[in-house]
Amino acid sequence: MANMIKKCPECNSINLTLSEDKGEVICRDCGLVIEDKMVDFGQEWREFDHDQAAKRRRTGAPMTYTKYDRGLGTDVGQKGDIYRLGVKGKNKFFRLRKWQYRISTAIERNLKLALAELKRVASYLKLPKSVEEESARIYTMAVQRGLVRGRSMESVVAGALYAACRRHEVPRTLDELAEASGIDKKEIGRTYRFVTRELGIRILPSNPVDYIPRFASALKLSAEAQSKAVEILEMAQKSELTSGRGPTGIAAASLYVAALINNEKRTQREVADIAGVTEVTIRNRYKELLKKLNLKDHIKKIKKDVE
DNA sequence: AAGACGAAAGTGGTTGA
DNA sequence: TCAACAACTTTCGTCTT
Repeated sequence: MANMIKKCPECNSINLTLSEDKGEVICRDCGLVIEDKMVDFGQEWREFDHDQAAKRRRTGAPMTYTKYDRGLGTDVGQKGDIYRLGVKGKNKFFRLRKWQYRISTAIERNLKLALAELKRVASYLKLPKSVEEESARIYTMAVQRGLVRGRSMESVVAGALYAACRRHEVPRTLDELAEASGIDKKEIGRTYRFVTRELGIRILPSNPVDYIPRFASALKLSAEAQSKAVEILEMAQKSELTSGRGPTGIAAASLYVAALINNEKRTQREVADIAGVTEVTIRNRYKELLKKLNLKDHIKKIKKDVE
């Protein structure tokens, strides 16, 4: 009862739907999957000076059975997150000091640090709560299975975040993760594969469509161009142009074409930078799109109309 | 001068013997 | 375990606007 979710943390929509088989709550507006019964690891950090919370913590495991939302504002903006970071940094020493008396196992110490790092990176990437929690869960499992041994804590955190993003269909590229966490891209990829394999986490290949909205807004494209891009992308998928190709490249090419058609031209370089691929890749995808989808005539017609 | 295009060589990851 | 392979990148020269 207490952990009913009323609003989508991503877009604040109340248009949520429950998928019975998976036990998931899904936002119908933005497609975000908000898992129910998700443990909020963040919460204990926020309550460190409450006597009750402290008592709970002493029971051992970092899992809290605190309620999901408990006035935890879904409206807390990004600024708020940054502000909290500062406070957290300062208070970290206090807490660690205090807890030295109480916490004995290495696992728990590791978790405290790792979850703080995780929270930092997640807020830097503006990830929705549900993803942050999922990655916290993944990381916790990884620690408990001793998968962190021989790897840096930060890289496992980054790997867990990457996996959580993929599962929740809000993919970030490895480059973005690398930038946010300061870990080498290859290293993240390695630990990501390792952790997901060891934990048996099933990851669907990421869908290029999931990248469109983010890239489009980064490019300041209109909503029309964005939906045009999705349209193009779906056509491409039907023509089996997308299998085996990097999803970001396809998303980028679709956006590029859509921008052309909508007379909102962006250079290949602009799109390439945003999508984290090279112009060459965009060109290759773009060429395939034109050939297979007979968009060429379409574009020519548009050009004539402009003249 | 800037963007678009394409060829050629190099890189890292996957696959199959 | 290693070699072949596909996708992607880097680099560079040429063409177009």
